[in-house]
Amino acid sequence: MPKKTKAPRRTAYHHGNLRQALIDAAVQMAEEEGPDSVSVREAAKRAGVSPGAPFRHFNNKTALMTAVAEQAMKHFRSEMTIAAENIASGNPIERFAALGVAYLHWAFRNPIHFQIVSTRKLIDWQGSESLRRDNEAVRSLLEASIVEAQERGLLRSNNIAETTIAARALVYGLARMNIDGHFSQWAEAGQTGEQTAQSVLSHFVALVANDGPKTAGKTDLPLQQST
Amino acid sequence: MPKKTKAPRRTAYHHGNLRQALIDAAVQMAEEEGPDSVSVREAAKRAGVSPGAPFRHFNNKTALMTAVAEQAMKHFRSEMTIAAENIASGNPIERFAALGVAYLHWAFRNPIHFQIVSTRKLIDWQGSESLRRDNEAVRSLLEASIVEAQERGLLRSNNIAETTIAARALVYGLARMNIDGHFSQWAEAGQTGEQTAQSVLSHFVALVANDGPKTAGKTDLPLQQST
DNA sequence: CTCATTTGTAATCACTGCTTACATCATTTC
DNA sequence: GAAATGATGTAAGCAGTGATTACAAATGAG
Repeated sequence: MPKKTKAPRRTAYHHGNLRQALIDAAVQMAEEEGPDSVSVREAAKRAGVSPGAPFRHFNNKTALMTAVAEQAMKHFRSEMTIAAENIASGNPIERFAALGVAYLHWAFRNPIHFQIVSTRKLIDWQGSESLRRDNEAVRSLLEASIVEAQERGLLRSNNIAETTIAARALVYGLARMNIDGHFSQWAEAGQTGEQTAQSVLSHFVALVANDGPKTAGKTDLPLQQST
Repeated sequence: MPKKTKAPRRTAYHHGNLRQALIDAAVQMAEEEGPDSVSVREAAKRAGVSPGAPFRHFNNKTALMTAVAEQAMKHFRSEMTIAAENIASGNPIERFAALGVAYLHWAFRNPIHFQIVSTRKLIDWQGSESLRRDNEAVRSLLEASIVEAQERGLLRSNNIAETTIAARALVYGLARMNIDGHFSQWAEAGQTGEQTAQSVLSHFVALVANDGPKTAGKTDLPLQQST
């Protein structure tokens, strides 16, 4: 007779780990058919449980998707933090650039997760302290690099706020254009969407940096775009 | 006895102008509850017609939303064209900036329409020649201004493709951040979302323009941002 | 006037989020 | 160790959704 383990055993009636199983099923469904196609009933079916069972763990569909978003945001914050720490003591412009690279890397490798987190329609953003905390952590990483760069006279502009928003809007725009399908034609040009986005980011960093004019954009690749 | 008019009369059985009435109802619903909450049944109800009637005019819900998007895109193209023509012979950098202003102006004044057109999830983008044609017209307006600016030596960078994508991603990002609710806190700083976005755009234009370093960002407003 | 076409209705299906009443299991308490 | 208690599941059912089908009414051309 095995002794009782801390990890709940699966019995005929009780699932034992339904909450996480539902989150996993939701992620799987989102990656198969898109975040909007996630259904609580289907998640329950995939977890081998009745249609009403999920509501013991999540008050509604939004709560389930919020849990998915919280997991995603933790990973995102983790990757951004690592990227910043790798250049913690170095050139703040390089740290600024590295944060952008990490942002795009995560967004392009996890488009579904990025969509869930950025499009706050399916989740309860205001109601999740976890989401807001992780988001604020990422925001302050970016801002710190820009402030430090400005203090060292490495920026062309002294307007930190506008520089910060411009940087954020740029990577946000690139990531969303990818999600919304505006990058599909670029793949034909021999580049992946992320490669294109990374080039544009590096172009932007060069524009922002105060290392004299005519330094940005050494090459002119035949890229196209849409909407 | 009134003679038969070309404009269809409303009889007890036939609606007479159901197609446009359904589009109008869909727009109204989208502005009330968001584009995802548009339902064909509710549109039919608002048009005073049975639930199956809309399918005589639109094969499915996507077709209805595509018709909404086509109307929106026509207006968007029209405003962008007017903005470009107002500065047709002037400084291409100014035309470039004016296009950005017009883009943001439309996107912030018509967030629902922008969402429907940019998020191509609800519409059949590939299937609509009208949408692709209007989009291409807007794209070429932007590209023309950048190419001309580069030819006159008004750009810091010679990489036209990356400059074009960066510009598009910036305004796209600003517009989407507004839609996704990332601008709500900025209103408290005494600025509307559009005012903030326009400032960031003008900041970006200054960075792109080849008029020497340290010209961008004369002021430093206490702005904040999120994700 | 006749009749084919267009455009509407009525009924129905499968699926969704969500609620309620009830059943079962796990754990705590005496 | 048995009983009470709370957590977690089931079963049934509601209203709303997109979509299809068979049928009915109005329109307009010959």
